[in-house]
Amino acid sequence: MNKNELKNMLKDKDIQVTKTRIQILNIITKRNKPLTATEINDIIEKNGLNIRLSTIYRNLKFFTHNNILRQLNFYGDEKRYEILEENHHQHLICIKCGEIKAIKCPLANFEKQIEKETKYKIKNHDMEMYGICPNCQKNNFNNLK
Amino acid sequence: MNKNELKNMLKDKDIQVTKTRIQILNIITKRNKPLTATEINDIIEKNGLNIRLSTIYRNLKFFTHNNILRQLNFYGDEKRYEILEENHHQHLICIKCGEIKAIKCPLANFEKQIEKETKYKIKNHDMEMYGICPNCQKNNFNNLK
DNA sequence: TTAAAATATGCAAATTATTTGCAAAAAGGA
DNA sequence: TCCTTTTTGCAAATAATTTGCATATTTTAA
Repeated sequence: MNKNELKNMLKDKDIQVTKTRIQILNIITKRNKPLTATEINDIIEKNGLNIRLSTIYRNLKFFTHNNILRQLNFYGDEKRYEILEENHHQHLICIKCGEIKAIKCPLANFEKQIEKETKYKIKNHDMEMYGICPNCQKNNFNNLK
Repeated sequence: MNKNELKNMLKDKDIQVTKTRIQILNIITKRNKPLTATEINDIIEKNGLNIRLSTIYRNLKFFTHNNILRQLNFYGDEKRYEILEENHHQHLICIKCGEIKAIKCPLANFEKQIEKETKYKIKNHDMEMYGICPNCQKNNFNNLK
């Protein structure tokens, strides 16, 4: 999505369009990896943009509540955010280098099964797999704390 | 597991046994719900035990690294910890009252499939389902922030 | 059993992640 | 454009977690 498409997307959802919001969403869409608030802040500083960290947090929360972003809670990591797309998927995280890969989600049928068994009304689900990526299997290094 | 079984479990794993560690593990095993550091601290204070919050954090991390506890990262919640048992399972969380239910894990085969497809060496996985428990479907209340 | 060595804990302070209050600035509508 | 509403900047607060160092506890080895 380019900046104009982002603007229209917000308008369609009756969400006020601001320069700040477009810049934040633009950063997130441009990366192929879900980002943390701090990472977004770093990119903003590097690009000489003028957006406060508190504003980033406010918007990440706001966008999540409005189904524009999806919040991801990975083990031992800050919250990450990605555009919430039609294409529902889950994540595979390399525990050595931190690479994050989208993988398909196998839970649609299971969700129905659990609804039947527990009488819960299921609203959402997440799944994370953790492993070692092919590259880190070869090289034996470790970037993560 | 009672206190003696906990002691032996630590000894079997060559982990130093202290009064503090046994008390912390005892609290976790006694509840049928994964606990946060803060919740453990509250129970410790209520019981007049003398363990600092920093010690709790240190041990939760230590136990997790030593495969005695499993850390759970639920959406919008502090880290929770439960005993890491043979019986591998996942969690279903009520987004109204916060009830946490263990559910079976459907991912064993899927893990193999993803290994084949991505060439990752998969080490671990988590899955969370979020919904509304039968009780909260009747009563329309909401305990969570 | 005891002394020395190793490890864990208490305590206070630091760090990190995130949120909030309030005034100023920007956006949307008549 | 002017007015109302909403957002943002800024500074400070809060919440979660970690760390350094001295003391206490546990283990080891004599």
